Amino acid sequence: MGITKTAIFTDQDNTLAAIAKALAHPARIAILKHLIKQDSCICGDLVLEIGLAQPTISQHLSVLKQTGLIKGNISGTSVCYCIDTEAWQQANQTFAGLFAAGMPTSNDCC
Amino acid sequence: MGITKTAIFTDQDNTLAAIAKALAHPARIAILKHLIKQDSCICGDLVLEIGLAQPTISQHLSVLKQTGLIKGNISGTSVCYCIDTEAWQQANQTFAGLFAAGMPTSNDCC
DNA sequence: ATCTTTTATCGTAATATTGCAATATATTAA
DNA sequence: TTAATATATTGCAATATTACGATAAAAGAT
Repeated sequence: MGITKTAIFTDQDNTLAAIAKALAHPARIAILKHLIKQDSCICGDLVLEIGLAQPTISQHLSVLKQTGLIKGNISGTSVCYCIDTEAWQQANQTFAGLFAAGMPTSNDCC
Repeated sequence: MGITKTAIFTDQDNTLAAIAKALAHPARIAILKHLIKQDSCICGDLVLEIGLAQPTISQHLSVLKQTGLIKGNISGTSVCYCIDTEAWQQANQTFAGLFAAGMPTSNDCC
């Protein structure tokens, strides 16, 4: 049906999946990396940096913003985006927790 | 267009996004967690454990398998799935690298 | 006020994802 | 062989995502 049955799953699993979903597009990865690299914030440079149209970049920024991974401050006619370090750290811990759990003794199947 | 312009992005960004995509559904998170928890491998227990139909679970398993995060061994009539620890560790490192890069000094935007 | 610049939103087309019933396939049991 | 069990595949419907042209909105410059 194209719709996820979120009610069936735990909040933890839903939030983890939501963060993963935000990271599940190379353009958004590229945006995040660029924001990290520049440290200071950027706006429409991303349109030039990445080869996508302005509305498309804006849409990707919107996804990242809604997930909470980035923040945007209006400064003049442009908007200055940057990593939300608090959310970033939380996301890091969430993923680290999942991966750490899957590092036990066993190697091959059965 | 619903189609991602993978050619525009780096291989690293594409693979990171691909792994994130595999993790971008709570059912797949739940499956991975269950595989981790049970350590030993499982098959159709997931259908009972998670509240989704058998074809749906099979499809999610297929996604995880194609991404390489899990392996499946046929044993009798059933298939025994488990984490692919090598791919798992690699995925861990990939994500850890991304998150570590975003942990610099600056906090708020601009 | 008008023009320019920058970003967001709307509308739309193409494709992808999610979910399941029905069915196919494969292996074991009787 | 036939029946039972377990998983995969097919087909389909509903929804989501990706991408962009056109346009709106908002702030600064002339």
